[in-house]
Formats: sequence, structure tokens, C-alpha cells
Amino acid sequence: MVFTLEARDTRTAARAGRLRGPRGDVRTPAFMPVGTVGSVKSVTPDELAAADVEILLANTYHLSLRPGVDTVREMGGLHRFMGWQGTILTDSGGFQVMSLSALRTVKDSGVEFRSHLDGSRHVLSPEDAIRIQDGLGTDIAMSLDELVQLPAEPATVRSAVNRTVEWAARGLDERERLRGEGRGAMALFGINQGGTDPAERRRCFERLGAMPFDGFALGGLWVGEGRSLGLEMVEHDCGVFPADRPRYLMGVGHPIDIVESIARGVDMFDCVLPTRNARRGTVFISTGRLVVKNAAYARDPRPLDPDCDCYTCRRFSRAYLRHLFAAGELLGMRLATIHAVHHMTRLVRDARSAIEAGTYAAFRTEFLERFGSGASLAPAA
RNA sequence: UCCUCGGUAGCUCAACGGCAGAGCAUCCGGCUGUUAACCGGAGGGUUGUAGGUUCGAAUCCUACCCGAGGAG
Repeated sequence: MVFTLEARDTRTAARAGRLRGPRGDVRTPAFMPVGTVGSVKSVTPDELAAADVEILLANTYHLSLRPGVDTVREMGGLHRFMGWQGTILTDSGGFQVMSLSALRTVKDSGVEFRSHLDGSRHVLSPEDAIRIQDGLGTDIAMSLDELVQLPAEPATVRSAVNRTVEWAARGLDERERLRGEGRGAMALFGINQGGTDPAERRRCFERLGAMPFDGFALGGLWVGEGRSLGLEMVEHDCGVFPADRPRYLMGVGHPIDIVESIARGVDMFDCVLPTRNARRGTVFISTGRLVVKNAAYARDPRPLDPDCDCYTCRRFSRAYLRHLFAAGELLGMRLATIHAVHHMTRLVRDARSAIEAGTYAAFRTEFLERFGSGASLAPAA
């Protein structure tokens, strides 16, 4: 996996780049739809490809519990198993250290989980995380990290940073060991932690940045600290990350957050927000946030986003989508998700064009103005 | 014609002498490295009608109306 920086904006820190991997190129800035269990809920790989998606995220913890890494390997690896020909990045299970807090114990050696499926006990060490991701056949693996729910005590944050750095080194060692056996071809990204304390984030990266990772992630953010503080941390991390390696802001995907973070130098994003909201009847459109399930749209003949050219917007009205949600029809979730994914890839593509043209500052201003305008959100008369 | 059971929120039903509630539906809000087709909130009642008993009636009594079943 080779990263090339192709353009830098003139007035912001925004960058355009390209990840060249075995499954084709990933243009950055990139948005990765989330397919936790090997499926972006409700849509097919072909529909993702049609939405110009080049890279997906899948999850180590979930796939190792079900169907299990052996099954996936036997079925020819995750790409073949799920029918996706593009690039895959796998999350390490670090997020589940936080989100499944009631079901796990963190030790220096690793994390002990009780399965959310059947209560069985499983241990995930930083080495396991690398082996599992390799076994899945991922293109980009993530280092196992520990993130804490904010706000958190300084001592908690410090301890999570220490553990994350230790685990990062052990993960890299494990990949080296795998490479000695002819495996471990995937890229590996390190994850910076430190909560909302710039000193801790800097301290974390002093050690992480010295390790031979293929890319670096901004971790532990957008977990309750608020947008402005989150963006401060983004600016901080991008200020210390090396320019020649991709930068991935984990778990962030509100359109405003993406546009603001790109301006500060982030290259990659993943987020469940657009797709989860879509399944529940809310979609992002160019002029804001449309709660299409609301009664106000029951007789609105316009598409979700009049400026969108996705399959859903070319073909269906808000009134129909609203009806599908009211009726609990699966097609509502599917059509809304198709729009949601398309909208996010279109957003990062437009951002990329602006960076290449050196006009990202203007792009950001226009985007924020338009997104905040709420134009076309008012129901049709 | 008589007998039995029933009539409470839009729907299905609780409460059976002591502040009329639930689930679903409706409406609204939330959702940021997915334990999530989820979570939260709100609106909504002359308890079939008219009387009576009682300090107090959805609840007990009487008549009537409506529905289901049965007998003839």
C-alpha cells in the first residue's frame, strides 16, 4: 500500500492523495462506509461501487466472533466472502473496548470480552488483532488501541495512552513475524490517543510516530467532547503527524465534521452516522439534514436532494420514502442508505476537486453556508 | 322474544368502590472507529346513553342503545 500526496490546498491544510493497493486506488480524502459484520447494512457491494465507494470498513471483533476468521479464510478471504472487490480497512476492536465496557476487562496483555452474542469469553491481544485481520485478508489493518469515554480522569487517559503505545509496538512486531512466514502483507496503521489533552496526544505520538506504520489514525475523538474541542485535537494531531503518511480520523462522519477536518489535513474517515441515520429515516442532503420520515413530507414530490444524482434521488420522491418508513418497508432503508453513501462519496470527491484547484477555503465556506441554509427542507406547498 | 357475555385512548386490552393505565398506532426529538430496522419524549378519555345508590362510581343497581354468541 503506497500513499502519494497529489495536491495541497493553498490556504488550508487540506490535501488530496492516493492510496495504491492490491485492490485498486483509493483517492483521498476518502469516506469509508461501515460494514461491521461484512455488510454495509441493507445495500449490496454493487450498489456501493455504483456510489463510487473505493474502500469499506469492517470489524475484527465482530467477524472473529461470527462467522469466525477460519470460516472467512476458508471462503477465500473477506473480499471474496462478501463480494466486494474494492479495498477493505478493518478496525481492530479498539472501539469495542469502549462501547462494550460492561462486557470486557482491559489488561496489559489484551482485552477479555464476553461475547455480546452468547456471553462466551474471548481474549483479544494486540497480536491476536493483527493475526485476525491478516486472516480476514484485509488491505489495511488497525493497531489494537484503548480509547476512553470522555470526559475522563487524566490518569485514565494517561494509562490508555501508555497501553495504546505498547500495543502498537507489539502489533508491528506481530506483523513482522507474520511477514517472516510469508503473510502479513497488509498495511498497518497506528492510532493516536490522549483524549482532549494536547500534551497527552503529543506524548502519545512522540512514541507512535517513531514506529514504522503505514499511516496514522486520530483516535478517541467525537466520543462526547463536542465539535470545537474535537476539531482542536484534529488540528493538533495533523500538526505533528508526518505529511507523507495517510491520516485517518476514526469514527467521524457528520458532513460538517468532514469538511472541517479535511481543512485541517485529514485524509480518511469512516462513520456509521450517515448509514445509521438513513436506516432510521434521516438523510444528509446538500442543504442540511432531512428527516424524511416526518409527516411534513407525506406529499412532497421532490427527491431527497434535488441536487443529487444517486439512484434514489433520480427515481423516487420524498413522499414515497416517507411512506416506506411509515409502513416499515425494508426498501425505505435501502433507498435511504444508497443516497447516504452516495452523498458522502460525492462530498469527499467535491472536496478533492477543490483541493486540486487550490480553492478549498472557498469550498468550505460555500458548503457551510449551503448546509446551514436549510433550503428545500421546508415541505413542498 | 328471552338468556349469557361484552362496550374504557385511533386499535387490542388493563384497572372491578378510592388520582383511568399499558402495548401498538400517531406526532416529534436523538443518533459520529454499529451490541442499534434502535433509543427517548409528547399528544390523545364526558369509561355506550340516561338515571339511581354512595362522602366517592369505569367499577354497584335500573332502563335503554350497540355488538357477539346461545335458546326458542
